[in-house]
Amino acid sequence: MKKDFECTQESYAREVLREKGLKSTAQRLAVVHVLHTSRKSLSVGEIHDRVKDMLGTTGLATIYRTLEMFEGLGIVKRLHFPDGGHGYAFSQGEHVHHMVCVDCRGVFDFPECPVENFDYASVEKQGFRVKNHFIQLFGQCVKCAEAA
Amino acid sequence: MKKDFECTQESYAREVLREKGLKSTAQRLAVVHVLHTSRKSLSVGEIHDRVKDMLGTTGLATIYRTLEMFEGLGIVKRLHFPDGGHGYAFSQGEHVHHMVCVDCRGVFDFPECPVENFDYASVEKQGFRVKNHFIQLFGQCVKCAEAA
DNA sequence: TATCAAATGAGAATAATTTTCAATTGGGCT
DNA sequence: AGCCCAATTGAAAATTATTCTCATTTGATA
Ligand SMILES: [Mn+2]
Ligand SMILES: [Mn+2]
Ligand SMILES: [Zn+2]
Ligand SMILES: [Zn+2]
Repeated sequence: MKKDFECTQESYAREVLREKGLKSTAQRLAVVHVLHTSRKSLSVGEIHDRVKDMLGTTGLATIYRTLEMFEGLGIVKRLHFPDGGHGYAFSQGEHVHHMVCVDCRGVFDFPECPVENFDYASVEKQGFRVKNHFIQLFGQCVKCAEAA
Repeated sequence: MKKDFECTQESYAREVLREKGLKSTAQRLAVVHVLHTSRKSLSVGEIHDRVKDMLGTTGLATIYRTLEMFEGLGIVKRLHFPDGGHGYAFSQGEHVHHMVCVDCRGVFDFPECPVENFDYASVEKQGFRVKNHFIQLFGQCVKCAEAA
């Protein structure tokens, strides 16, 4: 495949894929490219459209398959919106949470984990063992706040 | 409607509904009953089935309408699972987060908010204004841990 | 008890996601 | 560079999830 685009994010994805014995297909790398060059989270449909712009024909099922796989690999994060919709954002593996603008769906990293050293003792004593967590902050970005 | 069931949760729901000028229909109260008597979160389909058991015929659209409304009123909380599915759990308005068992989808309240007095300064200085948040803890409940 | 806006049910209509399977292709091996 | 083949893809059908429409019903108020 021709690489009009290539950067640390694509190389990172290639690396993760190779380690797992998975193929670095044009479609997969295009999804990475589309996501990491977007400052807003994208819906499956939006990702599909942009990948088609890059590669010509592309099956929607491939986008779904790729996103599910990437989420498992920690390459993308699925976000949940109040209206019930979902968005996807690039996420380079490290433990990071996101803030999303409820107006433009813009995504902003939130590196400090609020529950990093939170004491689950009170609740684990009831027997529940916490394994991981999902945190998403909602708010307004600068641009949308000004536009309002 | 006949009230074979009635408890603080139902009264609470009636109260909230009345305050908003909304009707306390048999369907709405049945949804409350079904949710608060379940220790696991329920999918829309499961809620529909159980409400039908209670009331006989009930439209699926009504369940969707009720859940959306209840979520807005803070009576129920929508949970998101790794497999992409959603579950609903009773939630009595106060600010509470949940722990869910990834095996049985059991729900457990987590009253202490981990970000209660978290300092968003570092990120708000970039302009983003945090308005609210969503937190969900994943893990295993006692029963499922033993069964494993 | 009459009234009427709010709410419901049934089913059609959309949207979202998954499955199937034949055709294509990335990457390892000459 | 060409071969091989399991992994991957595309297209369309099949499911599943959610919303919409509108005629009918019903809760709350007087
Ligand atoms: Mn965290
Ligand atoms: Mn979700
Ligand atoms: Zn914004
Ligand atoms: Zn469990």
